[in-house]
Amino acid sequence: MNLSHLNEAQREAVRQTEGPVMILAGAGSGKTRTLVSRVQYLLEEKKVSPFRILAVTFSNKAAREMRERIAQNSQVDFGAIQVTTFHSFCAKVLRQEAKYLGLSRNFTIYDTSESKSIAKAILARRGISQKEVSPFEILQYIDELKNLGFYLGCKDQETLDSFEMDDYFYEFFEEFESELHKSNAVDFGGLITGVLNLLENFPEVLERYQKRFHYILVDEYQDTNRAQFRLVKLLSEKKKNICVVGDEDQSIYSWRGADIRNILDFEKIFPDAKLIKLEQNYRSSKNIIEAASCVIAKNQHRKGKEMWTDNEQGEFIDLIECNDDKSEAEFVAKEVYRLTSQGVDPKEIAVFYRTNAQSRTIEDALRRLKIPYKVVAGIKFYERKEVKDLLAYMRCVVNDMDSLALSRIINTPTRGIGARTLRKLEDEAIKLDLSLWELINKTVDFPDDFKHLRLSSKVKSGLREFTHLIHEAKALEEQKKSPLDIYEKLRSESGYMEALRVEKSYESQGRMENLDELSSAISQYVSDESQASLVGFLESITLDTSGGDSEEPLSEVSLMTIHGSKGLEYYYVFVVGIEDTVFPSFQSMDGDEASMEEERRLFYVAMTRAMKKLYLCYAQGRMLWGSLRFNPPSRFIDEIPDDFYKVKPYRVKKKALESSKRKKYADFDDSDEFNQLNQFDDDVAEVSYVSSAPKVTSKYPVGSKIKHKLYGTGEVLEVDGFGVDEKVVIKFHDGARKKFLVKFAPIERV
DNA sequence: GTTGCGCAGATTTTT
DNA sequence: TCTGCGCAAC
Repeated sequence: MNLSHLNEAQREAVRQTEGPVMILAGAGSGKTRTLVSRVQYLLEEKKVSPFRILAVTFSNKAAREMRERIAQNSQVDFGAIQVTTFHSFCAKVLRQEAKYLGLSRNFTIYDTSESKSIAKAILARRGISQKEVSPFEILQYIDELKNLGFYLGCKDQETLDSFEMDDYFYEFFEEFESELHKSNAVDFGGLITGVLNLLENFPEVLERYQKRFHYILVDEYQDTNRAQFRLVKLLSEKKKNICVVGDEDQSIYSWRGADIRNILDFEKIFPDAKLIKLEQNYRSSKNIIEAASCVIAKNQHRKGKEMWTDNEQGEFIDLIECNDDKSEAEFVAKEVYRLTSQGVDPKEIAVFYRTNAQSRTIEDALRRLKIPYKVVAGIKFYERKEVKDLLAYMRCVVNDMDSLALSRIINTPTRGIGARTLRKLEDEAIKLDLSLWELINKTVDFPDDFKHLRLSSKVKSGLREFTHLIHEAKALEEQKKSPLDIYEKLRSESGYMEALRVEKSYESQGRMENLDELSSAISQYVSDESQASLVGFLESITLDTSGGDSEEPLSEVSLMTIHGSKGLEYYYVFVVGIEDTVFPSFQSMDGDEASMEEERRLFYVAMTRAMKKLYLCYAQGRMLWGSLRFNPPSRFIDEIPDDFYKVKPYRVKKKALESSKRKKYADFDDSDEFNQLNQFDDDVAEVSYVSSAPKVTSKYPVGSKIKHKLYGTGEVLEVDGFGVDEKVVIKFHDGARKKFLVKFAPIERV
């Protein structure tokens, strides 16, 4: 196989297929390219069956990218190769082996908000107010234990030593687990610890998986927690062909359980491990790489890599000093405007901030100049009430032990089953040791046995209708009917749609549209998946928050948190809010060196996203928590040697500013390049940009002909918003008009 | 069962 | 300053 497109270290990383290997891949060092080549090499040169390879990453995004790139470059049928996330992989194993743990294979996966509901229910049952103990604290504790790899019955001594079992919270852990188990449900952390449980306590299961996977690859290794580490270690124990790839300098998720020890101790745990460092950067200019290297060198806890690059020196980093957050945003917008008018494509530009709250001022400024942008953030579509409600219906159909889902929708839309009634039913279920679903069925089938509950006739008929619907849907599911059909049945026959229709409010209109989107999402799933099932759909949406991945890069400026920027790159990068207490955040300024180091890594990640030009902005004063605060420029700025950056004060020239004051700023007013920008009359700028901006924004301009997977062909009548919010109103051939979120709608131009 | 008020809290969020 | 949530009143 030809490896000439790789450098020496990368080639070694590809060829070193046997035994434990740790690849330390610096930012922009061609990591994915190397990994993909490595997989190809295994397939083509080593003639390894795709079935024998397991590649786990952390995010769906990364898994998707790797899968695509392997598919692109591979002649071998790679179909059987497992390239997935830790969580999907574990879900798959857990469904397969569910019986060992007393689960059924259609278990539900609870997301954070559902776990929170469980925690609340536990507190309520114990009569503890949420002020005494916050549900959040409980979840955090539970998460911590699971991140360490603990589960009920765990015998691993190292794990047991790593926390106190007599902790006040431990009882909550046990109760939480039993609650999940009763619901035939597993939370995120439980997916991992569940598999760990299987591997550690059922030798035949361990053997089966050890035999299957001869080559194991772990990407984003710096982000793995202890549980994942142990899992991978166990799986690879037989063949010992484990290859981990990571960068300790980009470890920014320790607060989610990522354990830096996994990297620092790798060689201790695998004494014969090969260590390969990818230190050549192909992404950024010398200036950026050298500046970033100086910053990260301040960290004590690292393996130590020396990044270098053959790229040109490049431009200075600009350090922009602004009066306040408003003018900071204004600077960003104007500079973006300047760049784009020089021909830079907006999609090559990104703005990063430490906290999501900072996006608003930036957005306002960009909107004012009519610059198209998108806020890259966790999509909240599946968190909307109506969507969650319908998902809960589907979950009941799939897993009737999911009492949380059941209680969510038993009275949605209202069927006269209020909180009191529900409480009564729940208590009775506990008394008879039945699931809520079983109990409800009994009350319907044998009303005489439940006279003591004094259920009203309204309640009884409500329950009857409800159980009837769920039973029918279950029957469809058993007949392997399409998830889409089941969804449509649930949504109409539950009365949910009708309830929204009679509401006739602006809001209910939007909700109905969202339910249309949900059906689009399902039809998308059905057409993508060869073995579509309701369980599969539900799993895919709880484990993949990224929403539709159909977005081709549009001509938009990207706005995101620095955490969100990991793994991405842009020609032009603006990092805003570089002030002490904002970045580094005040929580990490309490003297705890470890968290300060993590903030520094975060800063390092931000810097190394930039290819050509990096702007660091800070404001002298900033609206924070309701009042104007004055914070000093970030300490991280001091860590960049002077020769890499230029300080450029940005001052807004106010018309009212009298000439004496102007004189004061004469040095930059007349000399620096922002002066020219400030000469822009805002009005002129807006007008001239309006005409050109919308064109690049929409993939579906007004009047274009489209085809929708569900509704057939139609014509775009209106376009509203852009980016993730972009909506189109479409008139279909049958005359129907519908509004869609472009991001989700399965439409294409014809 | 819904609405509305008052108060506390306010990083980051791959799954 | 803003938001989200719990609780109280309709």
